[in-house]
Amino acid sequence: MARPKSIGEDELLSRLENVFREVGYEAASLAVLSKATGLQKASLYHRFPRGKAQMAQEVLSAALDCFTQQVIAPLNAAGDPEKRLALAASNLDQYYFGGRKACLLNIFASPDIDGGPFQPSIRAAFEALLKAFAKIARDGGAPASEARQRAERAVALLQGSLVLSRGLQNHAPFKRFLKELPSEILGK
Amino acid sequence: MARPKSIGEDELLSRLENVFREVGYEAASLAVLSKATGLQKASLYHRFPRGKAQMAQEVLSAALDCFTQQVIAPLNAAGDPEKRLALAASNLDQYYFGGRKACLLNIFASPDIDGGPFQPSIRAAFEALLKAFAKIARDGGAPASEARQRAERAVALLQGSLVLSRGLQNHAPFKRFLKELPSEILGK
DNA sequence: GTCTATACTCGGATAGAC
DNA sequence: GTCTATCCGAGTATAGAC
Repeated sequence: MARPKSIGEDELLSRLENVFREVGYEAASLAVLSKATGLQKASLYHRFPRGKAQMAQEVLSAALDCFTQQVIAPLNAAGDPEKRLALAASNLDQYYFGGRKACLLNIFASPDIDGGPFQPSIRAAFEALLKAFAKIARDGGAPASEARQRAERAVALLQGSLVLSRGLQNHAPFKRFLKELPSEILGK
Repeated sequence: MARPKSIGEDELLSRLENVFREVGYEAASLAVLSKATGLQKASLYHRFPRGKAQMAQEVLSAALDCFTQQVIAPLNAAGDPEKRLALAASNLDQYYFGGRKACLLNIFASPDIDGGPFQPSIRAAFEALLKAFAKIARDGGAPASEARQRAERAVALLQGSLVLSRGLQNHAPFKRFLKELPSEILGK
């Protein structure tokens, strides 16, 4: 709540992102977004002339950039698969605040938002993550078809553990997912 | 779209449920709900005096009853675990329309809806499902602690495969989840 | 029990001053 | 670039006829 007099671009997008992840797209009214950022509605429109839809798009875009850098990149890097996975897991933990913050890919998946302008980004993001998990599984010695299946399981477990943690109001499922991720990807 | 002159209680709740599952709570405006049911807003208020919140509560309650009967009950029944799981999986397939319909437990999980009046029901539903999966895992020979972990994984995979299927606009992940559910629960 | 019509609030968006 | 003030439409909810 305490806000500095003038917030930067990154902080602005970060606060908007928090609102969207907490309450969803529809419930994120301009009043709420205004309060969260400390900017009046008109100021938000100065920065985002196309309104809430643009805010969501820029938030999603920035979040995917961050996610790519923090999670996808380590998975695709060179080096010991175990260590790359450990780094990705640690960054996943940060990104989802230990399971307390929802995933925008779930939040924005509703096909109903303006006819679903987010769907392409969401789909691309899922596919990038699937590809990265599959690559590291292959690097760990799995055959190609098996690698893809493990990747799909890992992504489903990530999303599902977030949903379950939220539903139970208990972050243990997400934490367990993080712990089991390496064996999930690199083999039973 | 084509609607009979007068629809029954079950059909009414079913149509409301479809809307909530497709667009979420906030985006389900009375106009949309009115169109989906063929009833005018005032008629909906006659049936649900407390408005949209009550509609959502009754929809959730009915859906959980249905889910309990179709999925939880088979899991908790007597008889061959393999067959009980097969029946539950088949009913899951129906309930989620082969992965095309989202889960209300995910849709309604936003803590922001009126201060989260759905949270207790959601939590209870998750715990009932976890318990049922754990029971059938034990019936299949798993030790208690292992059974609980398999149950948690299964629930996460269910929710996650739905999210992923929705995001990819491809129902393969959900279908694969259904196929792998028995080995997931009964052992590797 | 369903309708038409309407009241009222809130959310999205703009104008224009500073 | 941020503000106050305002407009307009959408959304929730109600009144009252049939």
